[in-house]
Amino acid sequence: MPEMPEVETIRRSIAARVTGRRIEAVEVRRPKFVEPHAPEEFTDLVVGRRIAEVDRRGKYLILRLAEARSRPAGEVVIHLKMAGRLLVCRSGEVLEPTLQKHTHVVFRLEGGEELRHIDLRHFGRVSYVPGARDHLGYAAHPKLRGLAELGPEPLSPDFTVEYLKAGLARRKTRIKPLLLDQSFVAGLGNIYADESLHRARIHPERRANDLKPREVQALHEAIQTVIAEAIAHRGTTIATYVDGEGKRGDFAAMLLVYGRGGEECFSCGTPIKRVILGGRSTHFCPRCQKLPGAKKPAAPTKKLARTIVRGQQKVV
DNA sequence: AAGGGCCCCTGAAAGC
DNA sequence: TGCTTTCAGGGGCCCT
Repeated sequence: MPEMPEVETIRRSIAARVTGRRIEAVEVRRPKFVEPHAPEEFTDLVVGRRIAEVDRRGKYLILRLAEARSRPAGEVVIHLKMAGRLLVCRSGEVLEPTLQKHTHVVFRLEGGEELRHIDLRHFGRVSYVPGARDHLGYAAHPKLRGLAELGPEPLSPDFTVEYLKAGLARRKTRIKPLLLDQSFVAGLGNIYADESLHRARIHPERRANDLKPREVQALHEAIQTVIAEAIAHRGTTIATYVDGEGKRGDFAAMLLVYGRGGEECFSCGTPIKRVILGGRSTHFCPRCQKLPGAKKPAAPTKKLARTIVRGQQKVV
């Protein structure tokens, strides 16, 4: 479910509530989630320790555990995958039955609150890694290889136009699946990949090494803009996403193509196309995002008579 | 080395 | 109405 803007929103929403708190108890209700550790093992590693910081890399959320006497630093790394939530609750608070049923790991904190990992689809993971920011540690953990190999954060200084240009030049795969590759850029998921390509006016099936310098520039800007705006709007809630306090995100109202198959493009009125690429649903405007060499799609049947205001874009 | 297919799960929505 | 099918925002693994 959550992509980088949603995970960042969750991070911000829980940081003030859990930073500096001691973990008094841990309840692992489904052992699978903390593998390869056994539940008792995981609990022993974490209980009694203080959360020094809540961090994020890509779609991974990281609870940094403070170093203490006889206990080296360590990290609890959480991946929410498609349907996961992290909720701060009052101790003992009873949620709706579906959420109760799929609550898998509970961290009981000093002060009477709990951090709960909830996942309706059981795809997520809660991992323990010794050390801090230790890429070798991540690489050695069977569930965290992806974290060890993560590409640059889209809003970090590392993610330059030059990086993108050089990376694209080396790949001949289609651009959309490449944007979902977390070792290439960290944090983009299906929604923001489609939205970025639309804003950059690039067809999702274009070959990466085929993009013109101007297009690479536009894509770089689009990725940064979309991600920054999505964070500003506290993420995209389509069905179930909520932050650490149960609040929905507002960015769904700003989506230009994602989930709009068959509806009119806000720029030109052409119906948005929905296709499957690399096994993922992909949305684009066949007129605004042309494939070179392809026939021009038919002009929209009717001119847009009204002014459409959508997010920050205003199109006549 | 890189790309495609399949799989992990459950619930909601669409289809019949 | 109710049963069945399809689909979902992620990503790891295996195969070619």
